[in-house]
Amino acid sequence: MQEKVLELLKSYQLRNTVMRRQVLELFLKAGHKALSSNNLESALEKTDRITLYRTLKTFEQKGIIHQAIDGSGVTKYALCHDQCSEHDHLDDHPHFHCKNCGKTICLEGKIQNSVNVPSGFTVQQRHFILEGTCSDCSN
Amino acid sequence: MQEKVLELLKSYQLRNTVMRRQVLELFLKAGHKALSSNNLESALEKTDRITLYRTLKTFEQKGIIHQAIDGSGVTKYALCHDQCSEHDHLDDHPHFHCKNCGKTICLEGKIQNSVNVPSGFTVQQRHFILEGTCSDCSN
DNA sequence: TTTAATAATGCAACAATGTTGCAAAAATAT
DNA sequence: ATATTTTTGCAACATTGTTGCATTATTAAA
Repeated sequence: MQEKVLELLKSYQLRNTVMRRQVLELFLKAGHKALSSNNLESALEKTDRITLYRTLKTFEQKGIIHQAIDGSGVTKYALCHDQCSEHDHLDDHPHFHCKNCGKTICLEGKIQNSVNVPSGFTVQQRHFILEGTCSDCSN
Repeated sequence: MQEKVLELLKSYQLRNTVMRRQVLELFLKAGHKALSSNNLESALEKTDRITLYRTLKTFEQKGIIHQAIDGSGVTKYALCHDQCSEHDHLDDHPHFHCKNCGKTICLEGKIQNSVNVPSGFTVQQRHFILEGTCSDCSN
């Protein structure tokens, strides 16, 4: 895990700092689960909110993490499992948001639906959010 | 317009107050466009943020307006054109969000896509967001 | 390996959005 | 006209997020 973190930072030409290592490790651990700034803050040893926000923004720009839009109003991020770059985020998968525990996870598969937009409108990105109850909460 | 407003308030058993009349009128004018608390505040003569938030919550609960999830992080509402009630919001249409001007509108048609969720997961609601450029901004 | 250049951090200060409790005011019912 | 019930408006607070700037840490160069 530690090595993967260092590897990633290097490959994205990012300086090896305490915050970045910790945040990246948390994302690797989280897998398909999306994490909010607040989630991360609780899990971090070293916590400066501002630095954390900047770290997230940097990772997003580099294409390491992507925003998982879940309709909750809080910004959450998850690891990019697709081939994202600094120029393009290709995380074209649905997100599931549990109304009970608030958890958000990336689902498998691409968003398929095509919707008719009025003339003059151009679509650049699509988000598909499923809201309901996750397996942890349905027992 | 004024009469429609009074009619609506009456039919939903809501007291006829200045704030409610004004907010409802703005929604009627807006049509398929979603309005944020901030949008409304600017357009209102009488503005108390807290009362406005409560008004929106009341309207939403009654099924007069619904949240238009657009991934922007700010809560926006639009008139329910579907048959919504106090118990069910049936606004199962996609929303378009313009990245340029921030405008959000309700699109026609139902969300069709069905996504496979992991076992144990239950889906209650779905949101489809299209992001891009609206006709006003593409000229 | 010490220094220089560059980038990242951490603090203060601020802004936007949203919520709760409670007394005063307004709207409806009697 | 009055009593009852709702709604309002204020103060106070919480959360999420941003910017500027001096200090500190990281990497590159001598």
